[in-house]
Amino acid sequence: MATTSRSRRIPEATVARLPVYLRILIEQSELGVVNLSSEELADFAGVNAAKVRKDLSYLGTYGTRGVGYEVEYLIYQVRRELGLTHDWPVVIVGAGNLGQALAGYGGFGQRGFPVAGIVDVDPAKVGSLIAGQPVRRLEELPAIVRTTKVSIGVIATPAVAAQDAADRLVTAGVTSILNFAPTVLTVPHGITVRKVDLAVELQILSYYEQRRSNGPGPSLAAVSTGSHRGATA
Amino acid sequence: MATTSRSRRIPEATVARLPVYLRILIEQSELGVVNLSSEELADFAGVNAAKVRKDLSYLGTYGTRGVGYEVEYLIYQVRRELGLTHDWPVVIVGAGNLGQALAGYGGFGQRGFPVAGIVDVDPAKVGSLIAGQPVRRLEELPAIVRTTKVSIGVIATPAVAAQDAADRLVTAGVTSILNFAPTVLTVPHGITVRKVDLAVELQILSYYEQRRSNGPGPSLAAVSTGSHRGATA
DNA sequence: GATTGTGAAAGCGTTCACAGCC
DNA sequence: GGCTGTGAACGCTTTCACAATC
Repeated sequence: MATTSRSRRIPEATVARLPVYLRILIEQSELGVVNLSSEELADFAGVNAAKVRKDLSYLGTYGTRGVGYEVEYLIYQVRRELGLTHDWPVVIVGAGNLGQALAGYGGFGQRGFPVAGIVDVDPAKVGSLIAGQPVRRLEELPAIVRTTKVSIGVIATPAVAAQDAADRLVTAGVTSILNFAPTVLTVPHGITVRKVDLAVELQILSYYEQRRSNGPGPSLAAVSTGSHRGATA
Repeated sequence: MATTSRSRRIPEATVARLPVYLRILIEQSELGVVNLSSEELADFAGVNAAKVRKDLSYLGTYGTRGVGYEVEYLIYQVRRELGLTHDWPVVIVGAGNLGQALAGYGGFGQRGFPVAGIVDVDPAKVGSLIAGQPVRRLEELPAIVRTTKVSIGVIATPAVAAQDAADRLVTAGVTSILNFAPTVLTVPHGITVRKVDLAVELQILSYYEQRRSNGPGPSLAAVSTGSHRGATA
């Protein structure tokens, strides 16, 4: 049963790739594929086979030599490792363009992250329906977090409001934050923050674009393929 | 003038941080700050001072010992390095929730990435206005790319349509892609792809959340602070 | 014969620590 | 005295290559 939970610490780079493997495994499972080799999985994921094997070896020894990995079993193991055996309700702060899009994007709930609530400071937005859910007042955040046991908050406010949103989320009891606002957040020790910054992504692309045109000289060398980084194929 | 363009290759990790430094520098500049030390910049960026100095040293030696960095000058240099001396028009494929949000999000244009066009396969969406711009037919992609000299494409389609979108973008002449669809794209050599996958981000947070609750034992050890990774403060 | 699991090697990225310069 | 620029040390990540196993 709830065995095998000994503190195997998994490298961060591996944790970032597991969700990608998981998605591929689920797709293959739906196609009726029963076994998959590290090389096949690697091809689908756009990485190399050694990396897949190393990554999976951190979870345990779930493959069979000469055969590969049993898809269903591996799905179960990756899910368990990622903590996806139950849903994680999220609360979204900010009902602007992006907040609405995130709330309306069905993929969230489908993948185990149902939207437990959307809040906004703007009284004009409060009450309006987004994906069937009313936008609620920012002040209701603590109640939402408490009653729906939310531990993940999503910040979709303008930059100036983001730190306040983070403070309120933390005070309300949230321990993980996904930040879409272009600001560096300061949070207490023990709170996990990940950021998604669209402008930053474009600026990184700009760098490589520029390099392409500027580099009339020798190597037009390829940009390495990183886990969460860019990839020039 | 157009001097200093010798192929100094900047590490990928540094490239990913430069946009953050740039944003902070611009903010400080607007507040009237003239000089900034590596330590101050590091504090704002949530990294350490040695990293800031190393990163900036790849651009050249633009600091002054005993004083720090002149904000305006450094802004100029970082902009130049990132290729932000001119605008980079982008084309968005997919006018669903996310595509609309991206097009409507003013920050794009402000930061030098004006939306040159939005296209969608769905005839029902074609013609509708998003942020003052009509959604155009997917078939117009090549014309848009050609006439507005777009080199960056943004994919905001469902997963199943993403590879086709990528193929069309590449055929149309786009050389960098920002992919929001949850799929690994296959592109020809020389095309740069970056991905933003919301579900993946949440699943990574799930991992650390789970760890928090499961680890009743010894260390509740902090998660390291990575450039584009998670950070547990 | 095929494919995993994994030590060992190689490659990157971060941090230290201090000489050099203002 | 303060702060940058950077070689050297360290640690994390990727890749190699092969013994172990089916």
